[in-house]
Amino acid sequence: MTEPATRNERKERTRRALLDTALELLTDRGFAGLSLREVTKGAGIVPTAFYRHFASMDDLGIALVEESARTLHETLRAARRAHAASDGDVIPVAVRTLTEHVRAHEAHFRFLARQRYGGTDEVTRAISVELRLFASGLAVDLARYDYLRDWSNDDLHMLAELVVTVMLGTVLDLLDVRGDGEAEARVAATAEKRLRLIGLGVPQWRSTET
Amino acid sequence: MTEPATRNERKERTRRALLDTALELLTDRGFAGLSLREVTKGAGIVPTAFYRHFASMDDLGIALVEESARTLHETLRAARRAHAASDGDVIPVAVRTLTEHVRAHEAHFRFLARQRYGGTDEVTRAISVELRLFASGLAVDLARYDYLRDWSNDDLHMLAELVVTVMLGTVLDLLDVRGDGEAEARVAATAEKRLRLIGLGVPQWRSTET
DNA sequence: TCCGTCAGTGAACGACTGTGCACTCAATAA
DNA sequence: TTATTGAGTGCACAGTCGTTCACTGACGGA
Repeated sequence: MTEPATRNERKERTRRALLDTALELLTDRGFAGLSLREVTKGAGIVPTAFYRHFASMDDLGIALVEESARTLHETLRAARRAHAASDGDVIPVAVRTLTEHVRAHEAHFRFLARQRYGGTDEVTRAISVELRLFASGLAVDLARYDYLRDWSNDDLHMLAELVVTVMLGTVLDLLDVRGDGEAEARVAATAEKRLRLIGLGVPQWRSTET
Repeated sequence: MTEPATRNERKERTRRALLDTALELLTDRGFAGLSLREVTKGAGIVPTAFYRHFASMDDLGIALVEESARTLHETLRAARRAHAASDGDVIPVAVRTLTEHVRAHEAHFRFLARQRYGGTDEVTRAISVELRLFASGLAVDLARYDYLRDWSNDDLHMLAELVVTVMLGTVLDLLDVRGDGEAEARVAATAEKRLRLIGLGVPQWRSTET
């Protein structure tokens, strides 16, 4: 592979190398713990060349958030499709879809879940925005359910954000048991229980203030 | 204040200064982001004297976890007392107790909630242990409720950990709205909704495997 | 009273950090 | 064919970092 290619392609390739190196380093460290110098070293360029691609490390962090958010939305779309094709219980389908996508994009999910609260100001804020956006998307899906037809928007968002938080907790559990199929099954079972418990409360809910 | 005092008292005072400086610096940064040197500077001693009190920064982190965990357990005890004295709905009492204790120990709660996932390996592990312990304590309380009498231990822990996660989310929401009483009331209302929704599912639950 | 303990000092180290600046030289546009 | 652009280079800078070592000097037990 990798003939010279065009100028823009070369630049894009380096940019990717920077992002990939960062994601790789983020396996054992938090975002605040990685330095511009080692990211560039991993990408095979000299430190000062970093600025041809990002204005700062925070800037790179924002790029990672956007990229990870894209993965998140793809996961939601996949879950929608899987649900539509199965006409069974949503919960197992959702958990299975999540598991598969976490395995396929571990770095993205790890980044989001870990830096959600503990990151740099800028990065944490960006993640919080993306997650709220994601929860809104989920809320739209939830609104289609009969039991949720007459819920207020506030309550619907409360539910969606609760589900997102539970899911992100599951993501971290999944990342902790990588390679242990039995443990992974246990994590999935727990995740389903959490969602089922919440789901059982839904029909009992008296929504206020539409 | 502060006559010389005894030798041990002086040492203890410096140790506290180190912990307090760390907690203060943790307001704007993650634990990984603070350095031994600035902690000692804030405490008014020279960097090398740090080692008279802690073997490493991670060691100091562990001390912070233990201290914060103590605050957490005090909060649970206070909630128990408040509940026993009120004979009303648990949820508003629990949320109010939590709010008060968060305000009284912001640094501890911020530390726990932020570093729960995003911290150093050692610190994150220690927090995870303490939170599991805390959830177990909560599970014992929950076991007294009629609806939960015949739940399996597994399911009880699942519920307790779900409640802990929800509460920690609320903690971070509370820390975000410091000083805005109206916003704080909104956060408390949302927290109550989350718990109420989960609580509504409980009587519907069919627990498996005792 | 004397003497050991030990919290705190201060200089020094080697390693690592982000960033400025002048540069090279191949891909591109004219 | 020539001129321009711009990704990547290499050196240098002023800081900060954790940790070492030999030290001081006041407290506290004998």
